[in-house]
Amino acid sequence: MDSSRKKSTRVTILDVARESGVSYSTVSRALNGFDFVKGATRDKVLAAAEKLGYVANVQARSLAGGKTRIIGLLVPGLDNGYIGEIVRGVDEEIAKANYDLMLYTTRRRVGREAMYIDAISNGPSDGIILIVPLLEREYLTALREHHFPYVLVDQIDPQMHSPMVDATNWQGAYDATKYLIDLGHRRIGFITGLRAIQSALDRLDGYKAALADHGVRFDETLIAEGDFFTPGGYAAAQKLLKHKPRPTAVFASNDLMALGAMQAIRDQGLEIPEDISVLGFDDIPQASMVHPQLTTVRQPLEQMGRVAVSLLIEQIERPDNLERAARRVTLATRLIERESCAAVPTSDMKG
Amino acid sequence: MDSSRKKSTRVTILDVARESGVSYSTVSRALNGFDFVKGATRDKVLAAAEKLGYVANVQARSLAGGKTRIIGLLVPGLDNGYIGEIVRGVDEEIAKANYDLMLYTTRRRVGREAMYIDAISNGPSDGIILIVPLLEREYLTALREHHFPYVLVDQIDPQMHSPMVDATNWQGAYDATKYLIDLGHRRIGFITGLRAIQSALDRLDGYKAALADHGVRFDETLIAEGDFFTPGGYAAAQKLLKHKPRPTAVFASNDLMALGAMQAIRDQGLEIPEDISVLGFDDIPQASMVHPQLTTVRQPLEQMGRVAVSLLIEQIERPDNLERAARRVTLATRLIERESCAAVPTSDMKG
DNA sequence: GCCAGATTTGCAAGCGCTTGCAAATTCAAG
DNA sequence: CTTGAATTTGCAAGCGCTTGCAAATCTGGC
Repeated sequence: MDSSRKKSTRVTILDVARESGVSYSTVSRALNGFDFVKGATRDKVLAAAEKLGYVANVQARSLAGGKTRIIGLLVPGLDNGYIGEIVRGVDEEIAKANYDLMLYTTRRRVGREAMYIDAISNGPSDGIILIVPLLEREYLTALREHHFPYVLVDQIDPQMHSPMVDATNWQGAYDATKYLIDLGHRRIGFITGLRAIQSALDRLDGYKAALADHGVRFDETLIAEGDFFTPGGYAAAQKLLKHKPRPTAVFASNDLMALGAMQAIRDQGLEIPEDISVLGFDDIPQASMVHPQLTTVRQPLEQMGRVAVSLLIEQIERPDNLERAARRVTLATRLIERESCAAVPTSDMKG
Repeated sequence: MDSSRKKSTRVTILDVARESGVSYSTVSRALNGFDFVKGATRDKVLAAAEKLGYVANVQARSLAGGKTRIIGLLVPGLDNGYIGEIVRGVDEEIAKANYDLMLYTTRRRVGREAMYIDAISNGPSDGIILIVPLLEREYLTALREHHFPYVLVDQIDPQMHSPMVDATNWQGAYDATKYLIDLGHRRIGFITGLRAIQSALDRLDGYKAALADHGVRFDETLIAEGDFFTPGGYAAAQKLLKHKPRPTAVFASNDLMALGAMQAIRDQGLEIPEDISVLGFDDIPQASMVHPQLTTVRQPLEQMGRVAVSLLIEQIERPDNLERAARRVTLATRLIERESCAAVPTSDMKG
């Protein structure tokens, strides 16, 4: 048995019990903050635990029906500033609440996702945060059936009202579009996100609404399909640049695509923002590191992560009022003016 | 007992045993691939498990002395392209080996790191990968004492020969410097990393060696202290730009600082690479997304993550030949030529 | 100083699994 | 057909913890 070597150095609840002179169940209760433990006893136990350097064995605890204080996080991958920022918020809040984090990426085991969710809910996690744009319904159903706490980030749950946190996608796109209109732009190219994703739809709608509200005719040919990734943004921008007359601004549904668009524009020998303005969505860290710095709609990604954690912990620690917790939090976006947008070039004014 | 609700829907090894008509210990053995289970029995068990959708309970398994197939990863944080790339490799390799990942960030519980390591080795992980630049010796000692498998990434372990993976820092810096020299540069500013980190020292040494080997006098005043972060790179570059005569190239010890340097250079109204060349180290994703695209020394970050995982799994799965596994893998760096370096400006040729 | 009731504590069971050991089964050779 | 060795299987213990229940201790009112 190889765990013997571990055991030799491991401090168990029994050691603490011996050291503090009470029974191990009392130690357990004292450590878990039960209120019907005498103050003096609790102090004794805490002191002994501290002295021995006792750390509860998570496996045993959870086996016995306790909590692991581990939260699962399911993401498509980390290679994406957008996800990264959310994860950062998640991580910080988790640390604050003294939980640990299990990271799962969907890149893995593609096609067997159902069993994936099974694995997670059978794993050590007390609950799970899902930042998975294209989520199958069955996932949620499984989670529901297991009464396994979960929170959705930035994704709509068609039927069931799952706890979730997102941002004002419609409003953000509206504001951005209005900003461009105010700068004098009339031919504003729009690069969509993946149509299967609700937020992509919302952003497109916000764009359209702003156009309509300010007397700018909507032109279907100024819409280019994107996929939320940089190469897709590049391709979409190329298409838009062929439009005659050329658009004076391009609004991409996220920063990654905006970055691709910038490249495409530069490759045409055009200047940003002199010849053409570019506007993004998300405000990932790269947005302020490129040149010119990208004007974009800021999603409070980190805060979204934070809120997701608190919604989840609420479910975990108070499973009784689950339904009350099943709420949706929508955070405000904000336009961040940087360098990639300018007033319409004068040569175009007459146009 | 709240786990009752979980239990109601959970498939245990007993269910599989009943279904397949053998005892639960046989099921355990069949599932864990013991070789002294009869083929027919194994098939029966596997079929039953599949049919019932059985997923082993990780907690119970590990409690009983088995492995959890969970690998811990300790990083300073995710907000850093450099770490992100390594993590990506780690994640991929872990998935391939059918392990799961626990993510720990050191941002947390600062000052109590010792107990932090305690927590990790008491946690569910079978082993841990450390990507922590400034690692206290005591960490490793604790790990050693617990016989807890670990691997170091990109960091030297002063005394003990810990299993580790890194890249050819000296050679990479040497090659890059030579490249600049070949382009005609003679006044090459160098932005250091944190001096406490071995790789920073190695890169500086590589720079010096290349200078020496090619008859360029080393000038102490062309060295500026950096810290591996963008603002530090900005500040260091500002300092270098005051040097008279101005350096014709700046070599930053990592990309993040190179990005800062680029900004500083632009803020002085200078052009890259026309007026001054910039060279980085790492090749983080951003390096190819900025304009001009950054010429840099590529570290095979993803591969480093991958190798780290395989070294770790080797320890976990074959604890017997631990010493043999305690080896160091150093991967080759490679210069990636992009747009941020050019031949010395002619105006400077005479200089 | 004693007792009923309230507050604390201890005991023991059991969470789901692995594994040493013994029992059962198989097999080949006699 | 036996028989003994080799191969498979089953039993039971136990990993470290939580928690229901019962026992022990304490409290205050008499």
